[in-house]
Amino acid sequence: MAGAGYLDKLNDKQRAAAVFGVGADALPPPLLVIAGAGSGKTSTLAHRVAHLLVNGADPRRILLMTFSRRAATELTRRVERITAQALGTGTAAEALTWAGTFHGIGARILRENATSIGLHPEFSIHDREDSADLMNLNRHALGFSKAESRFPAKGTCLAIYSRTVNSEAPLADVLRDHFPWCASWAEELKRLFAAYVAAKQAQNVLDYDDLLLAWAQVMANDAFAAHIGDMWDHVLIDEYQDTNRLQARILMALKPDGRGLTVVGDDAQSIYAFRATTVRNILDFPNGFTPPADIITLDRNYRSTQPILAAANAVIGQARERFAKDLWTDRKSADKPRLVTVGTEAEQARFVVDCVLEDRETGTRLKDQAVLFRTSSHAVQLEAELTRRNVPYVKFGGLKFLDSAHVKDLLSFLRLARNPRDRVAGFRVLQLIPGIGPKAAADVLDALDLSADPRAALHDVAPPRRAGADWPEFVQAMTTDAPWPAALGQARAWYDPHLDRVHEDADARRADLLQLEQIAAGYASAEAFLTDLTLDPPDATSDTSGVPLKDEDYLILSTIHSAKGQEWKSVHLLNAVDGCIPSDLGTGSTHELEEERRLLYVAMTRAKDRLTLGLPLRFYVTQQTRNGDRHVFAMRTRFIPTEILGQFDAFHWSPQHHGGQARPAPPPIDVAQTMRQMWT
DNA sequence: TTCGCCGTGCTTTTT
DNA sequence: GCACGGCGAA
Repeated sequence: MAGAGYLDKLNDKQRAAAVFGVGADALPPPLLVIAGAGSGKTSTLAHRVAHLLVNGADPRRILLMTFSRRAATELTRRVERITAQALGTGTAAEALTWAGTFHGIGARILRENATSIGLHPEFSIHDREDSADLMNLNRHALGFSKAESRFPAKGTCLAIYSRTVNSEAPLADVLRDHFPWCASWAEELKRLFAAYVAAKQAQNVLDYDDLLLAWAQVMANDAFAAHIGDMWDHVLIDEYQDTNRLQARILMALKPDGRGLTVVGDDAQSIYAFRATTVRNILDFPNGFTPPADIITLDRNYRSTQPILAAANAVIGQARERFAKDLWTDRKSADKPRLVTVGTEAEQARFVVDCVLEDRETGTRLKDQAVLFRTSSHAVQLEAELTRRNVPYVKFGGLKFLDSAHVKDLLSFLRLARNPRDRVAGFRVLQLIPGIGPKAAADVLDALDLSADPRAALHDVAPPRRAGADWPEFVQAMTTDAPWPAALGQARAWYDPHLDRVHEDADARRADLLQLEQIAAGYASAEAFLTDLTLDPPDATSDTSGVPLKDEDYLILSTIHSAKGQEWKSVHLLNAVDGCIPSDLGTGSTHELEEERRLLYVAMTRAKDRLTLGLPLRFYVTQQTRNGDRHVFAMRTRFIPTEILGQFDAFHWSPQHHGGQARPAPPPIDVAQTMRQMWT
């Protein structure tokens, strides 16, 4: 490996993974890299790509698929750095044009080949909420919303549909295994899904699942598969443990003999089964080929101290099935992870903020600290405490920018202008106009549907009776073609008066829309903007409107799911109690329970130097009268049984004793007697 | 037909 | 604490 000094920083196994099969005349045989938490996975993958480039691979013929676009960007950046160092030029990685998520790459393939596979090239992409809304329109149309016994809600219908599609399982099996309370509706659901699919097709709309489903379906055609597969020499997939059946099928159709194929992942970190991902993909990968794919296991952890890793290993060591490795490290430390009981969630919030500020005093920036939780709502008390004490933070996961009504309104306007058959967008936008309700909106959309050129037909549609002067204004805004990104400004101008009418806090929302306009300016077309925003929405919210400036220091709050692939010096985990982790919704089957265990493992292995688990003893019951005092007592999470308690430093914290150090109790006083004495 | 008010029921994780 | 459906008034 002369002249390959850039590989010197890797350990033996990492280097073996980076160079495997590279440089021979033929493409490398298939490779599976099992990369434990903190084992330098991204670095290894980046080095492999760089090594391919250094050895003459064409960057435009490399396909990189990652779990999120954030991961794709990070990977590309690192490849860039390594090749720049190796070749003395900085250009090789810029041509890595095929880096993204499965969904993003799928959208691109489908759009580029739209006409030859029977899709409209300007199809819109529906996000989850849009899809649920379309599901709901059909649910109403079929009369299911009025059934005597309750029909599943729109979100549940979509979840059932999505799971059925992504797992490639029969509907009956999905209902039995994951939605038993809906099993009696199998026939109705089937009809609903048929109507939903027909509606999507009539409206030139694809949902998230379609991006994979349509891709997988066209790949079943050998000629088409060969045509697409031939676009790339090397295909590298990250986080392979979190892919589903459809994705595996696409991959196998891309590279049937496995040549040029590398997949990387860690079965111990598989946490997306609710999205129909299956750990079987990674486990069965080697035997999908003859001869079987090679496996390289990275088991040295560079991230965490030994006591943190020992505790995490003890947690995952209790798992039913274990396939891989025990991670090891030589990062010594005397500090065990802390397991801190506190009275209530409110006290936990005070304790965590105390710790965070203490860590900052001793030189750990807020940005190097994170607070993780199972469910977005677990953080509400902490958010209140942070706001009260003026600690800036950014929250990942949970509600998103894109989900807010005003953003959806504006984007729907843009979508409708581009694709007037999109009924979800149409319903939303039309009903913003005073005097237009569901009936008038449906009439307008029906009229447009009949026309060959629906947008032009807007001029001819009979104005809804009560819409008044707002109607011509709407038609004018909808049919004027402004160049991008001026079109967004125009849409905003139309929306502005409606914003004031509909929302109390119009000013805060207006700021959001201006921010959206900033983002839009970076895109070449409305189509690129809308696609990107749907597939890769900005995923953070914070206490201040908009994301804080880059150089500001702020604390990270994140769901465990969104924390995947990240690391911080100090990590605090909220609510390490049964009912939160595992979520009481996730204890139904062994499968689900095991995934909750891996979730705790993922959370713990994010920490480099310090790990603190919070354990509130009392939870106030919601849904009770104001000032009610009903509460439940919580138990330590079952994933930390007494046998492994020794891996933690367990103590109690209460607001009276700072940092857990007890102070002497104050002297007893009989206040009642004192008060009585006031009147004697 | 629209719109606003009120009662009920449910409430993870995300591309 | 919030969304959705039902119901009654304009």
